[in-house]
Amino acid sequence: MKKTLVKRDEEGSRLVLSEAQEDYLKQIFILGEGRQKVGTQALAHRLEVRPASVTEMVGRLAQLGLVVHARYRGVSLTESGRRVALEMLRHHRLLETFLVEMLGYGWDQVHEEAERLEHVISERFEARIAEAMGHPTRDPHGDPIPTADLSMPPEATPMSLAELPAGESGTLARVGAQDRENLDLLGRLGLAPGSSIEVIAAEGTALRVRAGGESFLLPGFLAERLWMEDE
Amino acid sequence: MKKTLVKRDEEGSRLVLSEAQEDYLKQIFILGEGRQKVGTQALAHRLEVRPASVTEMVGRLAQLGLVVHARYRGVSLTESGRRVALEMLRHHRLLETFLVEMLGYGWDQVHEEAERLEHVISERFEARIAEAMGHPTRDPHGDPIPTADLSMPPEATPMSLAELPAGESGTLARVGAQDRENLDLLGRLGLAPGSSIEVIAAEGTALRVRAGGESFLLPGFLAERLWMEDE
DNA sequence: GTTAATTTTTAGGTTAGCCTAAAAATTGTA
DNA sequence: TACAATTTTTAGGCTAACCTAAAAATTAAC
Repeated sequence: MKKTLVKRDEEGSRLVLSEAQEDYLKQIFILGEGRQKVGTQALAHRLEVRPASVTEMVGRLAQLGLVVHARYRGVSLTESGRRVALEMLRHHRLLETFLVEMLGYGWDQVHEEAERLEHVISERFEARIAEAMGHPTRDPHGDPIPTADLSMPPEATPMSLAELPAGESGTLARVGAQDRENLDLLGRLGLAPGSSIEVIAAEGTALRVRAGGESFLLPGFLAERLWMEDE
Repeated sequence: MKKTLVKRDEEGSRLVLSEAQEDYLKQIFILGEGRQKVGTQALAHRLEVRPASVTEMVGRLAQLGLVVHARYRGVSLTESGRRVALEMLRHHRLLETFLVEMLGYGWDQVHEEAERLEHVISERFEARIAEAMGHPTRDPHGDPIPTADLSMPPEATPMSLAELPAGESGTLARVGAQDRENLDLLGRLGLAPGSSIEVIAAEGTALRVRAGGESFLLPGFLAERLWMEDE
């Protein structure tokens, strides 16, 4: 009844990480955009644990050679750590795509499911769904899917809806929010990747926009997480 | 970053079980064939833990009202416990079927994958794959899949290959073994659910049989786990 | 450049799930 | 029915991953 999925790193040595450890590495990657140092507090916030727990776990990951930790200065990933993070990100995004394309989920219903599945699928599962979907390069939120050899497809630096000048419009390319609350709001407003949105004007901290023939107010922090491309 | 899948029992009260607990309940179900008492040792063997660990966990499950434990006398499932076990069995067998039918796995490559996935898929996932496959009633090993309302389809009491008299033949209906070693052996011999097998004679503890035009020797303990039906 | 605010770490504690070794209960046997 | 063998439980430990509260380091503000 042992069930832990054993992964191998590039040198072929056995790497057995807990799901918690995989989550830490993934969040360090996301917060540090792959390369930068990440603070204990930011990480604690993302992982919904206390800073003290982060310090402890980061120490363990450092011993495993997955992160570099300069006390009081932040953590960053080593090459092996980066690979684990990218593997998780690839699993997550492939799974989201799979849930939408093959199992008929809504694009805003896939995050939590992928979050649990990403830690337990095998290389075979990963390869089969990737193949079945024709090796997709974007997930349903518009995020790029790392390739099988774990490189991240390069992207044009994107512009958020919040930065778009009043009067201009664009197409929603990526939704950088996965929490229930914001996804539900987008759903109610009829916004999804591919939607065309026009900025009318800033109203205080919020933004008045038009989409799908209707105009409405969008909270500023959400507008900052909607990445646009030209039409 | 809390990720535990929350399930609800029939009264609607929150039921949050660990994967370990789900495994215990599933094995108690399998060993006790749904109703009988199961000994500490047998359970420990199946779960690959020590008897002392079983005693401890069984105590916890009893407190949760999922099993009844008479000290020194064995454990059995309560109705809630039975439902959890059937839910896991349904997940497991649906997943195995899904992996074979939709992702092109071999029937002998699905067990370990299903073993990990069964604990983390949502009700939605379960419903979607069941629907996509037309609500199958048997998994790739020939085992019955519990229905969505968690009842186990009744079955004719089966006869094992070991019980089949010499000279007679039948069709392999169910393979009651999921370990790598035995599955690989069956694979090498070209045996799979649906194969026609003729018993030639007992040779000591083993059994000489003919299938696919070839004759070979099958270990007795394996023959006891191959369930046959008439041709 | 001190001092105050913030961030990070340390110290000490908890729980689940496992373990080994020893004690207790049950079962099998003469 | 007594004694031996087996099974089960108890007692005491360990580790991973969390926690709170207090101490230490860094950063920001005057």
